[in-house]
Formats: sequence, C-alpha cells, structure tokens
Amino acid sequence: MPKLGMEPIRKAALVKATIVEIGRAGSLDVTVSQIAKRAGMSSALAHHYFGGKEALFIAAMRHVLSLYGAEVRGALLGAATPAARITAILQASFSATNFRREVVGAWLNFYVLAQTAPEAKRLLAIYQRRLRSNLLVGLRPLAGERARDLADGLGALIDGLYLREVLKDGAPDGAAAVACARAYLNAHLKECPL
Amino acid sequence: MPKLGMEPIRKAALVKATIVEIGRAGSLDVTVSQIAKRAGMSSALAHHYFGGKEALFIAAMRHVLSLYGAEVRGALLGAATPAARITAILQASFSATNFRREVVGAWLNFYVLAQTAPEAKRLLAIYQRRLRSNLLVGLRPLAGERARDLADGLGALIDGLYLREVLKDGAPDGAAAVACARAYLNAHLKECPL
DNA sequence: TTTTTTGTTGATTGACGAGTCAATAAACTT
DNA sequence: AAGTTTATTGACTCGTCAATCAACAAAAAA
Repeated sequence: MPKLGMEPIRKAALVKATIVEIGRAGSLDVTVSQIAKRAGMSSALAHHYFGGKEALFIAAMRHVLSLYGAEVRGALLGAATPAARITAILQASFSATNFRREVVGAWLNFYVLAQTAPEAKRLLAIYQRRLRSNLLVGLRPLAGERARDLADGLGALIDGLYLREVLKDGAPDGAAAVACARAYLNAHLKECPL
Repeated sequence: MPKLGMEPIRKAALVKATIVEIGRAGSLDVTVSQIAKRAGMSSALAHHYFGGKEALFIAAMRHVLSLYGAEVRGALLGAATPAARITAILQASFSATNFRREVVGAWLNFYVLAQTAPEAKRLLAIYQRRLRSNLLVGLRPLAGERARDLADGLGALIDGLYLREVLKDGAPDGAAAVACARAYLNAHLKECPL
C-alpha cells in the first residue's frame, strides 16, 4: 500500500541506518541489505533511492557533518564574547554526541574514504574551513595577526585530541580535551587568557 | 623447486605487499589474492603462513610501527640536548617516509581497525605510550612539572597535524607541521624556547 | 632408502553480496 | 477508464573471495 511522498522519509531512514550500521561494524564493511533491513525496507529500495553503496556513504557523512554544524551553531548562539565563542566551539566539538559509537565510526571511516573519494575529501575540506573560520572570528580580537596560525594549530589539536579520546581505553572524556585545548590557547594568549 | 628457510622471506614479502596494497586501495578492502600476487606467490601460501587476512593486517601494522620506531630512535641518536630530542622526534614524525601513500593508508586504516580489533588497539596504545615517553625525556628538563600535560597535548597535536597534512589537497608539508608543533612548545616554554 | 618435514599451488567449495528486473499495487492525471 | 507516475519487493544474475584440500616437489632425518 504505497503512500506517495515517501522518498525523503525513506532516504532519511536509510541515512540513519547507514550511520548506525557503520558504527556497529566499525568500518564501511556493511552490506546494503543490512542497512536496508535496519531501515525497514528491501535492499532493492535502497538501490532505487541512492543508486549504490557509495552514494549512501556520502549522504551519511553529509548528515554527520550537518549535525555537527548545527551543534556548533547552537552553541555559538549564546556566546557573547570572543572567548565565549572559542569555548562554545570546543564544547560542541567534544560533546557527548560526537563520542557516540556511530559518530566515531563515521568520522574514522570518513578519513579513510577521504583518501580516495573526491567527494569525501571535498566534504572534509568544507568541515575544516568552517571550523577554521569559526575559530578565527573568536581569535582575531584576542590574537590579532597571530589568529590565523593559532586557528590552524587549534584545529589540528582538536582533531588530534578527538582521535585520542576516541581510541583510548575507557570512556572518552570531553572535558579533559577541552581543558587541553584551552591550555594551548592560554599559553599563546598570556595577556588575556580565556 | 622449494628451498628451505623460506618462511621468514615469504612472511616479509607478504607484509610488504599488504602495506602496498592497502596504500593502493586506500582501505582494508584488499583481497588475499592481490596481496599474494604482489608478493609473488599463490594465495594459498599466504593463508598457509598467516592463517587469515586479519593476521596479515596486524602484522603489517606492527611493521609500520616498527619502521616508525626505528626512525625515531635513529633521529634521537644525534640529539644531545633536550631541545634537540624534541626536534628529532618531530622531524621523524613528519618525515617523508610517513607521508608515503602506503604509510598513510596503513595509519588511517589502523585507526579504523583499532575500534574493533583489540590487538590493533593494543598496538596503537604502545605507539602512543612510546611517543609520550620519548617526549617526556626531552620535556622534563625544560618544563618540569608541566612536562606531563605538555607531552599529552603535543602528542595529540602531532596526530592532528599529521591527519591534516595527509588529507589536505596537494603535497604534504612536513616542515610546516614541525613549525606548528614547535610554536606550541615555544608558547609554553617562553623562558627557554627551542 | 624410506620417512618426515617444509614449501608450494591449482582447483574447488561454499558463502555472500551488489546491482538488475519484472511484476505488483496504490495513487494521481487526463 | 485508461494511462502515468511513484512505491515496493522477491527472485535472480553475475561476480568475488576467503578458506580448504589434495597433491606434488625437494630437502632433511632416520
């Protein structure tokens, strides 16, 4: 009993299921059937709507990225001062959301895919530019000329801290990562620490 | 015409071929046959010596890690002062070797595998501990109490910078990464910069 | 020399999976 | 009412691949 207008609903369900399955497997080694089953439909329908596995992965990444973007924007809403902006970005980056198994799996496999899939590389570049630009808005009033270099270093530090939190034994500790990133900035901004 | 004592030779060839194939594919999605072919033997022999694909991957990782370890040790040989030790570690970490396609592929997939394969996680932990310990030897004379926190932050920064260099468009620039890591330290060690 | 150990492969098995297609059905259009 | 578009699936094709095995070859041991 087909209802019309299913396309966006099915697509959303498939994207979600893709992320969950990648999280469960820890890799891109998941079958379209698994994904479709979790999304409550036949694998043929997944092919119908996405055309192939790769498109499904790309869509899933886009979704993870947009979730993260929304979280950052939300955190920035209540940030009045430059220092508060930086803090907001750090907290959004190390929020519990980003430590969920599915999100971790998506990110790590995202990196792998970015080596070979141009679209994945493009998405990653967009994420990095946006992060950099967000950091710069906060850093320029605090660091002036040095803001650019600081933002680059801080961006890399965020990625590195995330990687370590995510791969270490035991539960990840976002607060520790935030503290470490803060220390990085405070060392560079001894005049006016965060 | 079987010669005796082939086992170590075959194993080494397989490990090397595994790394090359992972680099070519950019993922762990490589077949035992591909690997065996590149190593100049039948896939059956690969199974004979390693028992399965996973063992092959683990052995490949171990090899990459041991190469890196050797490079660091080599660089540390000529390092007389604490500051020189840090510089040596940074340069070894961002050497051209580590930016070769195969090595990059190995590392990124290593991270993915570490999510689910305990042995991979163990190896990664060993690498991180060793890096930390190496950094500490250099940092303690320079930073005293703060050495621990500095080493943790610097370790994460190294990983993050590597990730960014490796995934950006264009050729990776190890020198820039070294400079950025140096700036991190100098900001914390304003009394006695590197 | 017979036996055992080591090295080696072609062929095979058994399973799985991506993508296609024909068919079915409900909903809109004319 | 007839035709078109959208939704949906089971069954199928075609390919791939990990792992196994029987068998063969040569060196070492007995």
